[in-house]
Amino acid sequence: MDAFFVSVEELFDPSLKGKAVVVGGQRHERGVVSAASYEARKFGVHSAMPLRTAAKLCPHATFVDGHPDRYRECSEKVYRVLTSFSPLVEMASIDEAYLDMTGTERLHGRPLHAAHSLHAKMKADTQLNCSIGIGISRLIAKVSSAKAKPNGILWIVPGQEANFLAPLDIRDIPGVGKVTEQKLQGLGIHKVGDLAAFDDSFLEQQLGKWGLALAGKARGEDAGGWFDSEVGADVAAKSISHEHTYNQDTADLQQLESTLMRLSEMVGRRLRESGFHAKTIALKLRYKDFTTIIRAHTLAVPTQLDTEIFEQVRALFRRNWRKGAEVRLLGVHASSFEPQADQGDLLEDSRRQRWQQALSAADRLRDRFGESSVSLATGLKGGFRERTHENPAGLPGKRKSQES
DNA sequence: TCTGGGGTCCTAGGACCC
DNA sequence: TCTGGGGTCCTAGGACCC
Repeated sequence: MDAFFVSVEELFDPSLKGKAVVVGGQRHERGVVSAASYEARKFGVHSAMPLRTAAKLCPHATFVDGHPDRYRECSEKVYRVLTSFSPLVEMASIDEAYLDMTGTERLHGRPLHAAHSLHAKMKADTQLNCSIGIGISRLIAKVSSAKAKPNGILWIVPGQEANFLAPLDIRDIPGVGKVTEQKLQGLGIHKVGDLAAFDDSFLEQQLGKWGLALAGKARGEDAGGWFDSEVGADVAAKSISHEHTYNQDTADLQQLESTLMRLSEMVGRRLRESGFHAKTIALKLRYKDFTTIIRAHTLAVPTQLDTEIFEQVRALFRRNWRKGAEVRLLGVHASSFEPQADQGDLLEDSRRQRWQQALSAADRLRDRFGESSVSLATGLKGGFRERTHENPAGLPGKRKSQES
């Protein structure tokens, strides 16, 4: 999709159309640009740029907060349009997808013809512009769709892959970022075509596994890892995390721990929703000067309980935080998902089960009355703090009426 | 300029096991 | 006395993507 977040915001507020628009937050806020309108891009604004920088480059821009729910909703509409063209659709992100059109020729005609129909139906059904790249692999489709922007269609005729890629900047290859670009430029490689002058083993020696894949890509080959898999095969998530950057750095222990509680609750909730139990819990801590550490702990028994996540993450925090040092960001990360194992400890199992019930009830309350309607006591700034300290593994009531 | 939030994958070292 | 080889699991950090 073209300038997806901006285009969605324009649907909700048509007065934004044609203006320089920056999505991601207000001009003075801590944060970065999520998306910029083509008008704003003319002034050098691009995604991932600090909002304050964008405000300096483009003072007349309209700054808009992001609305993830709106984007998800539109993304679902997009998905429905796509599935009407092929059963093999793979959403690569909220605004990007791959379609395997193999075998749809009788229904939709030749690739270019199918692309035009899809482009028109997308506009008609969602009022949003998209760009389409057509090729024999994900790599070619992705790179050509980028070159087709905005609002265009580009077909790379089979056999022409290497010729298409050769004149492009190395940075146009997905996976080549700032660091790899620098390394390659140090070797005198600027264009994709320059890669051909080096043999595979040299690139592997310079860049490891990735160098080898890169050599293949330069020739238009799209082998290795994710690109090999079938389009539409959906893969289970491998981690769930939430993090928070403060508007103002803080060294206030109570504030820090209540943030950890809130993040633990968010992670726990998503684990329960997806049915995962996480074995590894990690804390992410970023100081004022941006130095960032990650500290992890692996549990004997995987969990999906807010209380257990919080207990681990708080222990990691207390062990690793340089006391008094101002903190910019905290994060809670869960990974190594496993099916829940039986503990073989009846008392422990029933304690767990009661927590499970209490937390599910809290999840339902939050569905009905909003995210802030229920929270564990440590997550509330101020009150109830003492009780939590006295009884950190405290049991919820046994009564069935927890929801009231 | 002062740097979000949610992810994936890779590398490297160390503990531990046979 | 001067220390193999293969494997798994865990931790930490970093590049990269949208």
